[in-house]
Amino acid sequence: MTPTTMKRIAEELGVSITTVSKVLNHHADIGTETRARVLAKVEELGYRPNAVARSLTLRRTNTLGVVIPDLMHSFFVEIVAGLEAAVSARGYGLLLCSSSENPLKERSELEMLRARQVDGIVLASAHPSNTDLLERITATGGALVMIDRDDYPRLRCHRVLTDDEEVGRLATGHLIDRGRRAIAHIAGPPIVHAKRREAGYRETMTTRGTGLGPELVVPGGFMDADGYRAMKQLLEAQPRVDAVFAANDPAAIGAMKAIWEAGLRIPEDIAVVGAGDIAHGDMLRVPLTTVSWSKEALGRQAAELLLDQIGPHPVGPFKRVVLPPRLVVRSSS
Amino acid sequence: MTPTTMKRIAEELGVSITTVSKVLNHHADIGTETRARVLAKVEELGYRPNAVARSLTLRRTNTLGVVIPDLMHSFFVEIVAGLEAAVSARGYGLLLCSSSENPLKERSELEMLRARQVDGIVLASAHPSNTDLLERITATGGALVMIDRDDYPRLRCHRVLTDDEEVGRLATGHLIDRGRRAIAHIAGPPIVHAKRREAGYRETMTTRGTGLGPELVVPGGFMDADGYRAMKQLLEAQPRVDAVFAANDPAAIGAMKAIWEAGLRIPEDIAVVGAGDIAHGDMLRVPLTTVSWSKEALGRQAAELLLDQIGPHPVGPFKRVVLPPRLVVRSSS
DNA sequence: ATACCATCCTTTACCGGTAAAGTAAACAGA
DNA sequence: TCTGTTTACTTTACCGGTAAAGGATGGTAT
Repeated sequence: MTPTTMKRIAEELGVSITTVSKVLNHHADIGTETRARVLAKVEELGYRPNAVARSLTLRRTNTLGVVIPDLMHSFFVEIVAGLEAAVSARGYGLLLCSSSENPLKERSELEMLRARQVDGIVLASAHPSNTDLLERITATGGALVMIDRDDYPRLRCHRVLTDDEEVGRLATGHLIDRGRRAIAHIAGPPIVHAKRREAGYRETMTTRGTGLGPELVVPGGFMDADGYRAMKQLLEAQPRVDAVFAANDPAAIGAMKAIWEAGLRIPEDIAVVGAGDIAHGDMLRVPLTTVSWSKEALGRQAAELLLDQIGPHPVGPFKRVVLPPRLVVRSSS
Repeated sequence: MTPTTMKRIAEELGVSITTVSKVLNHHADIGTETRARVLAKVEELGYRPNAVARSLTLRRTNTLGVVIPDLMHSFFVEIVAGLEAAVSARGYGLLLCSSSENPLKERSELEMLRARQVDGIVLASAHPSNTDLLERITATGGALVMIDRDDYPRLRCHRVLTDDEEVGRLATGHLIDRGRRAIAHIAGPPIVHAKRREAGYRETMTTRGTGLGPELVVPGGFMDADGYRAMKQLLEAQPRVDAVFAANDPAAIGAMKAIWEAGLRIPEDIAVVGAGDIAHGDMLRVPLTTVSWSKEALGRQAAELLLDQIGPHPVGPFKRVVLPPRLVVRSSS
């Protein structure tokens, strides 16, 4: 019932606990015979080191915390998959939290991760309201990587993200190239990268498009339901828009639903472009045109930056890795 | 830099560490004034308990381990989301591992979770090859819930799953009702629940259908690529099948790809039915008919069974929660 | 006056490991 | 022969908490 400890091994062999510890940690000052006896006993009793005790003395848990806003959104899940692969290969575990787009839950998850002494945190923040806490975390030496987010400019941490203005430009430019005139934008939540996509949209509409109509930008969000609601609103406007760029793919999918419910066709009546390149976006009823950047790379880079910072060698300055976005044209535009 | 500890608080106030501990744990034998002074100091120094140290003495980590075969498969991710919601509300954290359908990685993840002293493990096993380890885990008092799996019948653990034979019956029966004759099955990997889906298929074909042709059941798997490969093989057969029941939705999607590549139409030429009700299955190019059972309930039930078993009150016998499957008819059939 | 009790806090031990310092024995060099 | 130096361990202290047992103090019952 009680698991085997080093104490037990030491007692059964009549050696000290330290001796056992040294054998297991490959210290040089143990005799060949003793080493063999210890290893045999370890095998016999099926001893496994207690990672909690280890963490307490070594002051590292070999665990990273991840906080993402939405577990149902494949974008983040794919990032987590990239993280998991990179991290588990190096013996690290992943403590996964979902903030459900709720800043309060995000805060409590971050506190929880700190209490658990995770070696580092990967955060895709839902809302820029936890600056104080994040600053406290980094100030006390906590390693942090912000992914896909660029709020908190003063924060001393690594960042892995894409060029969101370019995302907006690519999507909007593409719709203009396709001859669309009344191009609406379903805006995201009030976080910097959503605003940048909107800025890219506005810039392109002004410089290359038909300019900005008064009702062309509607508040939306990052979730399915947000896009649906925003599209409903857009469909009431006259004259009708002939294209929409949604802040991300789930919102674009919600918009598609609303368009079909209104009896309109995609892309004939209204073209739709998203962002993020969600899983199975190519298998949708109308395959979704989107702007894509590598989620696998995002996860992997985040893991590497974090593990470097944690590791024995001092880190250089905080890095800002920008992944290039590219347009993925499918049938919805 | 160094985080505040109870020791520091005790020293600054001139009381013992135990006094501080008692205040924080709401013990009764502390005077009102002392209690107030401690709480004030806790506030002032921003003290947060070290969960690792706590875990060591209390012998519980407030952490559950989850091992799923595939992070890219929304089926499991939705279960994890259900788990996360149920578990984080009760102060538990989730250590997430992906076995990538690889029994060896599964084994090492399980060992890792055990070393980390997680209070319980939720496992969707990739392959029934780690029985010995799982038995050792349960034998030493480890709490375990198997989800969506029913291998290892002797294992003393809870199970939350669906009636997989019924899944096979529903899918196959539906295709028969639609007048299909040559109904093929893309089988899953060699785990019990995949075999049961196949058994349900075979049973229904024999009792209600046209019987079993020789080449109607092809080996496949649970992933996109498996379904694609299997369907390619099926398409070579003459006369051509007019329907396919794939072991799960990703395989069904892979099959759809192969069908379209062959220049055939769904459902006119070949009807397709999956199982699992993947996210956005209703938004596919041809919305996928599938068999569905609640993933949210699966995750929640697993969490509850585990937390009950961990909790202070003794558990009853190991439970086997069966979630009823239901047919979701969409356009692919 | 004495025993008994409640209140409030401290001492000590422990969880399962690791690291630094200490020591005993064997051996080498001068 | 005496002083180093290795080699192969052990002792001690510590990580940051919790729990059980142990006082000191003052009040109450007899």
